[in-house]
Amino acid sequence: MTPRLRTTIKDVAEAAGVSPATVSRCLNRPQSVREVLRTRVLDAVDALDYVPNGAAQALATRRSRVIGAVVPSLDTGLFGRAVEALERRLGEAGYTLFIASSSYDESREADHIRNLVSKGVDALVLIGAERDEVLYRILRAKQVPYVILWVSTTDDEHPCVGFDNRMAAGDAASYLLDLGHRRIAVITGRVARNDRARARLEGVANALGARGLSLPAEYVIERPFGVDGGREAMRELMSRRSRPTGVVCGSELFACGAVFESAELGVRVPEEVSVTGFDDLWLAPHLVPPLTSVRTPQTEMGRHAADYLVSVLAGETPPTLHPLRSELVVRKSTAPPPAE
Amino acid sequence: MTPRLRTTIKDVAEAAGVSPATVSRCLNRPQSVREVLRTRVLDAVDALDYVPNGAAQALATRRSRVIGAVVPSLDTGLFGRAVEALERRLGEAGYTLFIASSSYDESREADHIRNLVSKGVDALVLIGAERDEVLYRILRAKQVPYVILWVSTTDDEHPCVGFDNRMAAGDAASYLLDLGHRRIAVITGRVARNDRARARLEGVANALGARGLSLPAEYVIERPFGVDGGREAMRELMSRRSRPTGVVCGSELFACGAVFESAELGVRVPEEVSVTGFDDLWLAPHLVPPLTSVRTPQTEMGRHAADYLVSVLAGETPPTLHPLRSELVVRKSTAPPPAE
DNA sequence: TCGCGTTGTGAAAGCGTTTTCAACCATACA
DNA sequence: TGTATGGTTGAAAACGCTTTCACAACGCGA
Repeated sequence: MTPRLRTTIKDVAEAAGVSPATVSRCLNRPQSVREVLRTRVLDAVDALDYVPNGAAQALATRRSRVIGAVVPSLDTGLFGRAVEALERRLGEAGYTLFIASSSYDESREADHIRNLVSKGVDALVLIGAERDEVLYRILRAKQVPYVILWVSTTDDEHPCVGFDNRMAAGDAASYLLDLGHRRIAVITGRVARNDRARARLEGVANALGARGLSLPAEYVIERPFGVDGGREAMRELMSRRSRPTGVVCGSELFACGAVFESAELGVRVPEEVSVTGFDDLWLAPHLVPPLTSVRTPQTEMGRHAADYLVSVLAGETPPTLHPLRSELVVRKSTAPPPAE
Repeated sequence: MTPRLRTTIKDVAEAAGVSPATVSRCLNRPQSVREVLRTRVLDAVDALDYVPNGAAQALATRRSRVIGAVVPSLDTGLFGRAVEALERRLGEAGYTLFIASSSYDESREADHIRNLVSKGVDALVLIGAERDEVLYRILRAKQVPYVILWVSTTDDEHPCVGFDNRMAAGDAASYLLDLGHRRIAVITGRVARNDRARARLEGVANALGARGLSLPAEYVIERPFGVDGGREAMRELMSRRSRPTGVVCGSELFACGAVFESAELGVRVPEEVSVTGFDDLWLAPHLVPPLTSVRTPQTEMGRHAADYLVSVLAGETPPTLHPLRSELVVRKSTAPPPAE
């Protein structure tokens, strides 16, 4: 009574006394099979614990109903919310999401993309638009639809579901400027091969430029993403002859690090220095002081990306993609600069 | 010059003037093909941007070189570190890891497991051993090796790469007892269908029992995992007629919430109440006060799980699995209880 | 010169599905 | 009675790869 090692559609067909074609039809378009046969087949399926072989299905139909996502990291929770929203929505449409993480490593990302394509994913979700052109060539050649999260480009080279990083970071800087800050520094992630980080940096520079101010090189600190990067950067900034009074962080973790380090240095936030974060993760409102941060539309990105891909895969004309809105959430880590 | 719609092994073979079999050999066991042919083939592969069709490979070889993992959540970063270690190690061995997230939802987890099996993963990584028996039946029937993380069972029903949750939580409780605490409370995650949460709770109760103390029901607060749960629970505990002086949290996020809420309530940690966390994520050392927490062997679990599965899949006798060690990291959120 | 391994290569048979296509059987209608 | 119609079903051909098997070509020693 133990099921055979590999139960195939043929075994089911035999057990039910029909052809494999009929079994296949029962599973895929049940109403096209007479009731009497259908129940016989479905009973056999149950009795044999038959599960169709996905590889064979994928080979025959040339679609896998699997969508892949490659994210830069999983251990900070930064992309988790978007990915879960994505997965949920895709699940409702009958797709499975497979996630891979690149640890912010370009070549690992490339490997993952190739790999997912070769495993036959129907579509791909990527973070940020900047990567080796050959990858896009492959996607185009294989006709794998994809959508890019966390950025919004104006040129229509790639379908993007994201927000305007430049404007988002600019908002934070402008807010500090409005409060009266003039010496504003930036803690940024690695800018090379990271369009998001670069756009955020530009956004701050532009906002300053618009008020006739500039962003001096010694006020720009580049670090790998993480709390420690933020701490180091803050320590460095606070050791400058002329301290900045406001620090715009290109990542929530930087901001956390900056706030923690300030506490350790005895520098009061926001009385002596204002700090803004980016992404508005779960920690922001609980931090002491609660963090002023740019809230990015993570859940929305996930959902929109899913809707877009599902409709592309259904052969419909997909919804047009508008940049989503980020929003500055003002809490207590920002205040007017100290009197000179 | 644009590549054909779908480049197959046949196209490559034609371009290189060899048979498909030779192309296959070049890609899989290069040394079995003469140098001159090999380079011709590999050049053709490059020129055509050929990527093998994974479904066809899987069908032909009956292995996919894909391993699936289903984790309860991705948005807290709790499982990220282990998963990344797992992925890295599997990658070195030529396997791809596909991750799915169940959002702590049992039926979503079951769907994912079925789905991954039907997609043909070679093996599976799961968190916690407690789930519908039918899922284990499927895995057994399909002969899909699996390994379970985050727990260690003594009976050898399932291969586990984890630590002793009971002992780990017991360590935290014992430490508080050693400091002189007598009124110890627990903030625990949902215990139903979660063997880890249950074991931790038991661990605390046992540690208390060993000293002739008991864990009264009003000192056990169950909440869904998250900062907010921790905050609510702490508020509730601090409103008891008889406040606990020590709080053992079954999750880092609970501990964070507890610490944040204490600050808001004006209850000093650790002077008035000691708090311990669980897992020791990135935030713990930075919290104010820095959090005493049970460090769980996340990276190790990922690596060991990978090694185990790789060797099972290679047909070797796998390494025997010992429970890994957790470790109480003492920081500043714990101190002797206030004098009565 | 003749076997006899040894290598390297191609032909072809799967792998487990889906999906055309043709055949079949009622039924309805003339 | 014969023909058109429509709904069900099975045979068989893909899908794109791997791998067995046979065969040629090539030394090599006898």
